[in-house]
Amino acid sequence: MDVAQPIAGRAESSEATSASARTVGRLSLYRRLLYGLIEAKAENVYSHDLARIAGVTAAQVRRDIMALGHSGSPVYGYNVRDLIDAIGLVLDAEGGQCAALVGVGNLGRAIIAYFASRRPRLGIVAGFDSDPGKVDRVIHGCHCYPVAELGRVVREHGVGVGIVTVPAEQAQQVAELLVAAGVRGLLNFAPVRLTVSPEVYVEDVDITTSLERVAYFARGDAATRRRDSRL
Amino acid sequence: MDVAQPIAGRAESSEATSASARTVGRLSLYRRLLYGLIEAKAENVYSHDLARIAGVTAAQVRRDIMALGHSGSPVYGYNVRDLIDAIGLVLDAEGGQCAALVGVGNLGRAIIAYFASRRPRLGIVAGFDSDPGKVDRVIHGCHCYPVAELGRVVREHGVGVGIVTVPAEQAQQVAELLVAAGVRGLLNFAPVRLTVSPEVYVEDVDITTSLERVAYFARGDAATRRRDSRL
DNA sequence: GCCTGTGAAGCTATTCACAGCT
DNA sequence: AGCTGTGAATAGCTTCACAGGC
Repeated sequence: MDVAQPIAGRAESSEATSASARTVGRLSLYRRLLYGLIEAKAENVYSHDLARIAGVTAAQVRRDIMALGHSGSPVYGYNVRDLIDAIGLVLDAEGGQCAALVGVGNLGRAIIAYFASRRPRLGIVAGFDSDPGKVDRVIHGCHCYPVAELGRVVREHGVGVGIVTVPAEQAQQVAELLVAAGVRGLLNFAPVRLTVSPEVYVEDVDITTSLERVAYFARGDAATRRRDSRL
Repeated sequence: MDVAQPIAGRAESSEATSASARTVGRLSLYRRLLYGLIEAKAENVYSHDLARIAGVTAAQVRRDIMALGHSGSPVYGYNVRDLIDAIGLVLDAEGGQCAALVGVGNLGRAIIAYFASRRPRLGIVAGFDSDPGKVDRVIHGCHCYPVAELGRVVREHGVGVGIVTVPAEQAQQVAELLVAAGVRGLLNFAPVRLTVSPEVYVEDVDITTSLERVAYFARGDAATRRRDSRL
């Protein structure tokens, strides 16, 4: 909301250079936590507090907020509302953004349900499945189409993000369909590495790997023990 | 850091020091890809090849394999079987390891289904839910118990890893139950940061954050574009 | 030639620590 | 006194580049 750049304003119109993947991840987390603070009627928050609930260091929080081009006050810390807005300025697309999900199985339905309630700015506007039994149903407000209509629907809605929740064997093909239809980012839950044009951003959520990692560190016969998680 | 390696084989019983979270993640990925190579009847693989299908550099692959204490041959590359075994030596627990999942909703069922087929060494042996309607069913071979029996069942099976797929509000409480029952690692899908004793390893799979990150990079109005994913 | 194994260099991310402010 | 903002230091991870081997 407020644009007030720091003092000696060199016409730095927008915020700095692009944030790193890790920073973006933490900003997303901070925002969620800040909404929680609003519910708790907090107006201001210190880097310390946010750091504690986010599970990172205070210096990290300050750096991340610096990356936003946002400033707090040494006296009151950060204003919660303003900080949420500043994060939105970076994370949210100007005119909203939408996603489509392919593979309306258990996982796909869980994800649709997940995003149905919240996310005004980034909604899942369509689901696709090759199983005729799943088509034309509406799940949590999200309409399911046959895969054959993917291209048309994605184009019509201007979908920019694709979520892949199909079995491994179909993932590559689905990714190609999505990219061909104009999607610029993929969130892939299938345990395969997708091969797509390099200007498409792909993030893999690899549950097998995560579980094996937890198992490894849970044994703890190795020394290190780190709550790491965040990319 | 390393103990003397050179040719003169000192009976280095076990492999080197503990691997980092990122390395462990890649090893898990490599193993999966190697199983694929076996299906394709490949006996050997070069760091180059593995790198290509894993989406990393060859140097990275060699480093990771070095971390295993495993060696290849400059002529044949790595023997696929041996490499799989070497990875198993690091990733797999000596006497097997098992996990329990709490929250048998869509997401929980998807994960159970996911691991039901494969994973001989690391299985989900029990599910828990507070909904009486979900209890006592068997999903993909995994029995579902009421949460009240969590402590008993976890202890009886010697479960070391807990998977949290309950709604946000219940996650902290469930984590505490699991830890109290002896679990040493948690894979958390709820969008909350869990507070647990520091010797418990927690990995968060934060789908909201992942989606927001994909959306951010999909816009690409920022310069960088990186297929990053892996922790 | 083309591989592996690896010291050294290069990057990136995080933390330290302190100036500056109120 | 206690906060933010940030240069400098550190730590961690990845890549380079080349020795050594067949």
